[in-house]
This record gives sequence, C-alpha cells and structure tokens, in this order.
Amino acid sequence: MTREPAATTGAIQRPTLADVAAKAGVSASTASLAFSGSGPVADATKERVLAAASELGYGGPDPRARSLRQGRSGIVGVVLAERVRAAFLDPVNIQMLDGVTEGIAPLGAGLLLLTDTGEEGGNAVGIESAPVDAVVLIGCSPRVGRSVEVLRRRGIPSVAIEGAVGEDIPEISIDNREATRRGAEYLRDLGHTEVAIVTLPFDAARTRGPLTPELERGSTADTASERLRGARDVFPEITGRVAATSSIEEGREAAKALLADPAHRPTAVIAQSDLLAAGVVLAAEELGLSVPGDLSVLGFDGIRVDGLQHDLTTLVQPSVDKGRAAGEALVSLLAGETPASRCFTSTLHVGDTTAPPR
Amino acid sequence: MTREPAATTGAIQRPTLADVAAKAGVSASTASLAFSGSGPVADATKERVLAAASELGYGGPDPRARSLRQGRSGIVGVVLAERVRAAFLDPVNIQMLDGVTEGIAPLGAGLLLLTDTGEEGGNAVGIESAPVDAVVLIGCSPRVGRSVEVLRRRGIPSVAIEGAVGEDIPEISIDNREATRRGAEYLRDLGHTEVAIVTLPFDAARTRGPLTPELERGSTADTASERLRGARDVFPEITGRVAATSSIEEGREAAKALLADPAHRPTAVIAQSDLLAAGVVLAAEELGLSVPGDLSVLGFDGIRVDGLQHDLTTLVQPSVDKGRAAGEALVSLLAGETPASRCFTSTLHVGDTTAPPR
DNA sequence: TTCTACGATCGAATCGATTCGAGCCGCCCG
DNA sequence: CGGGCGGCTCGAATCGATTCGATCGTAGAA
Repeated sequence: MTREPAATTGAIQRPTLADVAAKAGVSASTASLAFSGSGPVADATKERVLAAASELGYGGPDPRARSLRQGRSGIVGVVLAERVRAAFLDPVNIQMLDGVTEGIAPLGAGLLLLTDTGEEGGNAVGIESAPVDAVVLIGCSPRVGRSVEVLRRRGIPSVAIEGAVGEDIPEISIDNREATRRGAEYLRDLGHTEVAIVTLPFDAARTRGPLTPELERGSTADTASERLRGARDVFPEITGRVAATSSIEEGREAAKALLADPAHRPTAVIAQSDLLAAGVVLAAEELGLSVPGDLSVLGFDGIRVDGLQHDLTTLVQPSVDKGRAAGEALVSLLAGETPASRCFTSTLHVGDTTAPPR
Repeated sequence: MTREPAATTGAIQRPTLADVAAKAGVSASTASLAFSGSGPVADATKERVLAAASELGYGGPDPRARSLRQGRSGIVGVVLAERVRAAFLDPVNIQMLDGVTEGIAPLGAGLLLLTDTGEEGGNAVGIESAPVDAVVLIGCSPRVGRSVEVLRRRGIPSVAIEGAVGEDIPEISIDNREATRRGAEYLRDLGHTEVAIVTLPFDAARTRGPLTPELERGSTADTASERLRGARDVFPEITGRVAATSSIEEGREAAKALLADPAHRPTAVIAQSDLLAAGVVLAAEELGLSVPGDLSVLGFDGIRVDGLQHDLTTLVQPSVDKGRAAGEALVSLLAGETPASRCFTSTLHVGDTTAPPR
C-alpha cells in the first residue's frame, strides 16, 4: 500500500476499490465482482465488501476508470447547431431530444449537450474530445462538415437528423418538399393564388429579410431549401421573407412586412414552422385581419403552440418519432449493424387557419 | 508491440498514441506533449508526430484515458427534477441552463443532462455513476435528498438552484416570499381585495386542483410554498388553484375554474409563473373580461412570453444570473474554495395587466 | 476412496494516456 | 577549453477499475 495518509498529502483521498477490498479482506477482483454483480460471488463475501465500502465511505467504482477499461462511457452526445438557449426555443427540438432519450433508453446512456459553434477553446470539451460512445447531429449547419470529419476520425458512430452529411452516416429526415407541396396544393385548391412564404434561416448568419435569390443560392440549410422547393412546385413565383430563427416573434415581424401594404396583400401565407405561423396569425389579427377569413395561414411541425387560440392548419411531422428513430439507429450502430436512413412522412392537419380567399 | 493486426481480431483497431509515437519515432511521452501542447517540444518533432497521427487516422487522445489520468472529465452534470421534455417547457429553466453554461465557461466543460426520477435501471448512467466533475441541481424534488446523498458519498461538488438541500451545498435562490409580497402589496395598494392565486405544483405527483390545506402541508416544493407565503403576508385568506405544471394551458384551465362563477370573481389573480399568468390572461379574455379592466394579473419570472399581446406585470427574476451564479459557484468549488449561497432579488415590473379594480 | 467438476477467489495483465524526474546534447560564457 | 545551463526527449510510474485464466477447495459421482 503506497497510498499516503490524507494528513500527508493535504488533500482528501477518496477510497478506491483496492482500499475497500483490503478492508474486506478480499482481492480487488472479487470486490469488483461484488459491485458489478457479474460473476459468481458468495453472498457473505458480497456483504462483507459492501459493508467495508459503506464504512469507508466509498461511493462506488470510478466511472472514469470503468469507462477506460470497458471502452465505453455510457454517454451519447447531442450536437446542436446553435447555443443551448436558441436550440431549445422551438419545441420541435425538445420533442426530438425527448425522442432520442427514448430511443437510446436500452443503452441507459446519458445525454451530453454539445454545440458545433466555431472552434473549441483551449481545454473545452467539444466534439473533438468528448467521452461519448455515439452522437446525434441535430439540424444542419455549415460547420457540420467539420464535425462529421472529426467524428469519423475518432470512429464515433453518428446519426444525423435533418441534414445529409455523408453516405456512411444514417440520416433521419422527413419529406420536407413533398409535405410542403401537399400543403401548397391544398391552398391552391382552396383558390389561393396570392401566396407568400415565411422561411427558416438559410445560412449560418441567420440573415433576416426579404427572400432573395442570393440567399437561396447560398443556402446551407437543407430544411429551408427543401420546403421552399415544395412551395415552388405549386407556386413557382412565390416570394416572401426569411426569418432569423423559428419563433413567434420572428413570424410576427415577417408577417408585418408582408402585410404592410394593403394593396398587395397575399391571401395566404406558408410558414416553415408552427412558431412562425403563430406569429403570422397574431400579426394579421393585430392588423385587423381575420384568420382565416382575410388570410389563410399554413404552418409546419404540428406542435401545440402554447397559448395560441387557433387550431393551426399545418404539416404534422413526427418529431418524437424522428428523435426515437435516431436513438434506435445509434443503438443499432453500436451493435455493429448498419441501420438504413429513414424518411418520415408528414401529414396535413387541416385546422381553422385556412379557408378559401374572399 | 503486442497489438494484433485488425485481420486477426476481426474488429477495427483504432490507433493509439503509442502507435503514433512509434510511427513518428518518438516516445509516447513526447507524442503526448506534442498533442497537449504543454511542455517543450521541438517544432520539427511536433510536426512529425502530427503527420504520423494524420497518416494513421489517429483521432486524438482518448478522452476516457485522459480523464482517468487527470482525475477529471470536463463534464458538468445538470440534474433536472423531471424528464427532459417537461423541464424545458418553461423558458425559465432554459434560461437558467444557459446561465450555467456561461458560468462554467472557464472550465470548458460539457453539460450532461441527468434526471433524478426514480431508480437507475441496470447499466444506466445516472447520478450514481456519471463521469461528472461537478453537478448543478435544478429545482427541488422529493428525491433530491437521495441525489444529494449519492453526490456527497462520491465527493462530487454540487450547487443547488432553488431548493435547500444541505448546509454543505451552496444554494442559489431568489427572494420568493418577499418578491411575491411586494407584488401582492402592489395589488392591495391598487385597491384589490378579492384576489386569487394560481400556484405551481406542491408535490411530486403534481396534483392539480383547488388549493387545499392538505396540499400545502404536504408540500415538498419550496418555491411554491414560499411564494404562497408571500401572498399570504398581504392576503392571509387567499385561495385559488394549483397547476400541474408551469404552462399557459395549465394557467388557462386554472383561470377558467377561478372565473367560472360571475358572482364570485376575483378582481386580481396572482400567478406563480409567467406562463401561468399568460394562461390566466387568455382565459379571462376568452370569457369576455378585459385585462386589466376587469381582471388584474400578476406573473412571476419576467420571461418574454412568446406571442402574448400584453406586457405582463410580473416579478422579474434574474434567471440567467441564477444559472451563471450556480456555474460560478461550481468553478469556485472546483478551485477548492467554499462559495457562499446567494439569494437574488426580483424586481416588480409594472406592465399593462394590472389596474385598480372597477 | 479417488477422480471429476464446479463454484469462489485471486493474480496479473490491460485499457490509453499523462506526468515527473532523470538524462542527453549543444551552446554560451568565463 | 571546460563547466554550466537550458531546452528537448525518454522511461517508468500512475490513474482505478475490469477481466481472463489459473488456482484452490470441496462436494458429488463412480
């Protein structure tokens, strides 16, 4: 026993498994078995070990040592495109996260929040050096390429939600384009011809403003682009505003701009998220327009917007399912299998925010 | 070199630092220095090592081994009282989380989400066995006692936000009682005498319904109790409804019950959170009551309720500051200091949801 | 009674990096 | 020309547990 007494080192020495084993009069291997439960240990021995542990104030095996030996940490990383606050603003992300926890439940793993915003400062634990067994990439970002490269080098199994990143990484997505097209067709069939769109951001800078060809061309966001294409499939000339993020406030701002001129008001607005749609509804009503009488509004996501009076007409996407599928794909990857990418289908929910134009 | 070639084991062998060192013709220690940057290494050597690493597809030092050796993992745990989805419903929690990330920024640590709901199943990574350097406990729960005990045994520095858990654990809180009292006094000074309250849940079961003495007595939630006491300081006979969680919908439900009988309507409602307050406002307006004309509503938190038309009169608590303070306390604890508990002050923000009674 | 088989326990190797002290080499200064 | 010093590199110990193969003892079977 080379361990120095606490008095010598000055620092408090936590007891180790070896200490416990010594006190219990057994070997370290036996003590380990007593704790892990795997392997045959006589009940009396086990009790003796546990008693020694409790006497010494031993808090259980050190997870760091355990994970080194076992080669896995029991932690799954979640890479978000933005900082925590921004990412959790939209309930969709939270639902997906919740789905992920369900999906990886069989692993019994914890969730480590990571962001791929810029460089990793000094000693920071980023994607570069996080003790994770696997990773879920949520939402695409221009930097996702770098993240993927790092993960590949480190040999960490990964799954991407919404954002094609590489052929060897399974992707969980939805039919963004087709779904939006269905929604747009529904509006067209109602008789709408003057339709505007409020999109999610196209670039990492989250530029807000009118939808311009430059922005579209520079797009690094598949989701926004695909949904826009779906709208274009039905209304080729559609134009509108780009929001800086998915929130009610952004939707309201965009709608104010779209509805400012009474002479050129659209009769319907396609919003790329429910939060944006909710903002559009509120802005319209503030301007004295009735929804859906004067303005039809189509959302995307199918979340319950807390507090909104209307039942949004929207494209309901299975967010929780997506998260769960991503989690399950990770489990599968860790089991050595090669799960396929999955594409979920959204369904049009007709609520009370759409009607034929006046 | 005892390493088997990949062909023999069948599994892909990731290269280790030793492999890199061998290929670069240096010792493992030098290779380590080349990566960590600490210690003097000739530029030429460093380049050689990095080149060898890149050639071998080495993804950097294994964080598990590193954390074992260094004795810290670079991960901070966040213990939530409920499952992820529920905890992130209220923006206040997200703001606090965001503050925590700011506070622990100097550590460069990642955030591991943990919940203290029930037992830890089998191999699950819970509070019992998570490789964390420190922990923030957010929101109190009846089980928090067990969590604290585990953390103490494991010798993991902890800080609690809103929830006194033990003298050796610093607590970050706000003046719940005094703040509510100030709000209540403001309502009284406006002339209100018929005041009702909508509270946060009192117990782990999140019982919803009328506020009863039984619920109050069985309270395990300091926050709800303290805020109720503050209201009682001004309106000793106050009664009302208990919500199951902090959300607009719950607020609306509670308000519907409170306002159901036109003969016994309160002229003001004290809500224990802004989400609840927003629900109360919406419910009142649905019933054709004007806010603040027919009903004054007081909130708590000072969050911007996305989409609510009103400027809530509310007790603004510095959520982000609380989170940051908790993070800073952790940093301090890890530095061997003993940070004091901190109690923040809330300020009454007078918006447009309060007025003298008719 | 002897051999077998199995349950319990132990020793030692291992996971992959970090870190400390020692050693080596070349340069500068006296 | 010699001693000293500083910068670079290396060896070996260490972090704390898990795990595999070996050992020991005993009970049951032949």
